[in-house]
Amino acid sequence: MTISATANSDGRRLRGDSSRRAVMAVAVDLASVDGLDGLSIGALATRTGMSKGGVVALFGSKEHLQLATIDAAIEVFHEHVLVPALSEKGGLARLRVLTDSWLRYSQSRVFSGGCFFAAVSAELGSRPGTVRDAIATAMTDWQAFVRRTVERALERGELAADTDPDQLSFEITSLLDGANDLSLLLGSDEPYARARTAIDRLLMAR
Amino acid sequence: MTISATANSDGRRLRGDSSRRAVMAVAVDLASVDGLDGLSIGALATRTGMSKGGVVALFGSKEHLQLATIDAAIEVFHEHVLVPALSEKGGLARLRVLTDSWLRYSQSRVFSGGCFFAAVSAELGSRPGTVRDAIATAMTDWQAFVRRTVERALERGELAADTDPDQLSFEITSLLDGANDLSLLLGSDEPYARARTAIDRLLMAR
DNA sequence: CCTACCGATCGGTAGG
DNA sequence: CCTACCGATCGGTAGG
Repeated sequence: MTISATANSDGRRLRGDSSRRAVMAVAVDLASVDGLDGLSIGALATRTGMSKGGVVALFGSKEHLQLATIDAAIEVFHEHVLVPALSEKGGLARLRVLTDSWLRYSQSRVFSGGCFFAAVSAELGSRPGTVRDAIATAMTDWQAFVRRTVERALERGELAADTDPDQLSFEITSLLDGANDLSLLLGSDEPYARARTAIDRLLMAR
Repeated sequence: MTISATANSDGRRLRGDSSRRAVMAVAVDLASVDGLDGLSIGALATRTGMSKGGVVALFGSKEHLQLATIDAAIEVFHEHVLVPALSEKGGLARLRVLTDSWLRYSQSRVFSGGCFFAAVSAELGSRPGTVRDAIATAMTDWQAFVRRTVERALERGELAADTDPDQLSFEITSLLDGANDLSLLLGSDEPYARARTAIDRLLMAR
């Protein structure tokens, strides 16, 4: 992506890419609050100082805009949650960094509406379409990453041998999402402490 | 409500109330899929065979329609989840009926979009306004009901004496919501079995 | 409860 | 990337 962007010598593709990035930064934040359906081309244009036609020219259609927004959110999520975990080489230690990073990512409101994927998966979870499929894939990938991280700790003997990776990863992601949702609704940080307590117990008393 | 509805002898209020109920039944189901913002007056009119003006006449404004829809969803929730639990007089037994009823309520798709409150609280959780406040109140009430049910089992010595009711009720509702959300996204019933397993362990191994 | 209508905003196109 | 425009739909009002 960076290569093709810099390959063009007249600077047009380069400018297009930087516009895209600027618009995407606003789009992911708007969508975390108003949803991917609530993300309107006109509102996005106003917020970025562009014309509506300009936004359409960049993305082609609302559906393409929605898919691009999901991709941009995945990048942010990777940076804030997966990268810190992957830099920890231990087994159980990596799992702890992973859940800590997720809670920090949600609690610090990297996106105004809390976790982007919690917001849009609840919005589109029960509707058909390409956009919903893209979200489902992202969520499946995330769930699989947590499970593999659990398995890694398990292989190193740092979790009880009878641990079911699918079961434990379901419980962990439920507690993370529960903290995110409740915190947004109550405007309180307390749910994050509850999630930490619960996850600590899950990873310790086994 | 029933009294004032039957008090009018010319039948107009009576008819108005029955129209309201018919519209509400469609509204709660639509909103569970498309959200309370996605619930449009025009679409609701088409789906109920009424004119748009007729729907407006019944509810006054979109905000009033949204608030009425929340009230109607609360009634359905009470009937499917709270009533079965309250008919069980035991402590821990009531808590088990409560979580079982919730999982059945979500899994059987009483609402097409799964749990109504999971859908709309994620939609409006990070936005200000009267409608969001009504949802927050409903969710606080539900959380408090779970906590009181936990306390009841605790008073009867059916849970470990060092149990923190706030902590345990947070973990239970997170697992319930996690099952609802993941089931909708994956189109699978497996998350419900995972939630049952996790809650069984929480209520047993103490 | 209806029809008829209002201004605003939606996603998208044409042409440059 | 822009302006100018399209038909459709939005929430809501008027008048009955």
